[in-house]
Amino acid sequence: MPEGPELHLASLYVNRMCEGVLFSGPVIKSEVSKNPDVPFTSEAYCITAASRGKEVKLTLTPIKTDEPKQRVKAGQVEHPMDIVFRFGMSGYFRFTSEDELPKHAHLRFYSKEKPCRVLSFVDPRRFGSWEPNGTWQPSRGPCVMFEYKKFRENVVTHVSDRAFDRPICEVLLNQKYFNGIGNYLRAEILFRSNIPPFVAAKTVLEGLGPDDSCQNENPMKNESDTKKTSVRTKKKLMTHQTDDLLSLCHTVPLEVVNLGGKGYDPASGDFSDFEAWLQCYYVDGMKTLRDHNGRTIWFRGDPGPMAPKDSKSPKAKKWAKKDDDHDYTNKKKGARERKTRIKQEGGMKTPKKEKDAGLEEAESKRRKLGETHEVNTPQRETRSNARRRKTSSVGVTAGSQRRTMRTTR
DNA sequence: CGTCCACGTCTAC
DNA sequence: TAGACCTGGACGG
Repeated sequence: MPEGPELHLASLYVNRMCEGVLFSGPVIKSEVSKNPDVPFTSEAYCITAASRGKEVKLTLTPIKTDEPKQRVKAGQVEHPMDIVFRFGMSGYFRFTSEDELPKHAHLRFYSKEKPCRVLSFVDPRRFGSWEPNGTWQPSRGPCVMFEYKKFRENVVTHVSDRAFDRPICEVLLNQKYFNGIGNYLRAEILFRSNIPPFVAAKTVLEGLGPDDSCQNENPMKNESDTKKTSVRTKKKLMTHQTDDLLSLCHTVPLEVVNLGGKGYDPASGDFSDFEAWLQCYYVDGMKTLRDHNGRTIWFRGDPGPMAPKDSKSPKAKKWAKKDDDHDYTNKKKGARERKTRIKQEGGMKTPKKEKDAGLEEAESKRRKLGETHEVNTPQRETRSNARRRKTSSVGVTAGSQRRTMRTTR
């Protein structure tokens, strides 16, 4: 679940599921977790959640019932406690009956009812973390979704920092400035802005002001100022509130929140909606490269001047739908067909010294055919070319480009 | 079976 | 700028 939208959706989930629920007793940590114990226990308490960028904060609030003295005597806490979570690559919250505890439920809050229910922080890979009595991590910037004005000012006033000398696709993952943006969002944001991923961030951001027409306050203000304001420009402004990069860092993640599903969560019954929403990340026909941190960047067209000259594009696999997925929240369960998104394979070849033949012979062979030919592709480029050709098999048949054929609904 | 890949930080050389 | 930290799913042999 882990980019800004998923963290926020997780906070909504907790608030919805735990509304009116009384919890009781200590907070239990799994044996295997290396995260800190949570020194909190109460006869009766409630749980609420809030999110900021890529963090979620749970607030445990004791309900006044007995005399304070009695509670103290029983070793109970009488003041609220905040616990700040980071989800790593696989964290999420789940509220279940006690006998349906998910595997990897590393921190658990038990309800007071008879057959009790449990709010669990589930995290298979255990890259997630929590901090009892925690605060929003000071080194992280304002939330791109819900503190837009501050987020924008923070970036605009620091564009001359060394951090912005890096390629824009890498800077977008810097949580000091882009709290909430992750790997799929950076791809979707850059794709929509038509900015090559490996252009210096400074270059694309300098010149942007602290305000833009994205403010709800006067949406069309800037627009009217624009001298020319060709019909086309006007149309773009109105359609996309303004599509400068910083604005997209706000609107794109909010689109995911508004899809109403769970965001990036292949096991979810709503995953097809998210999949259909993606325009670049994991989309057939897009190119991929490893950035300087080894992360895969998905993009279309020109990689930009700062592209790693050595990186190979990783080969992705498909996304298969977990058939089983019993997902509460259901509501809609139509469309059950196979969702597997076919992955293309390498795009950019990466220069690599062609002089020395030899290496990866088989590899080069296949690359030969469906390869590159378009290091350019400035932008327009309708996603039509059946570039996929690729290996004999596949055939990609028809220009299915848009994997995920908008099933039902 | 083994290899590669994944929504992210962290800290250590 | 590398690893380290983890589990599990897809794919290849």
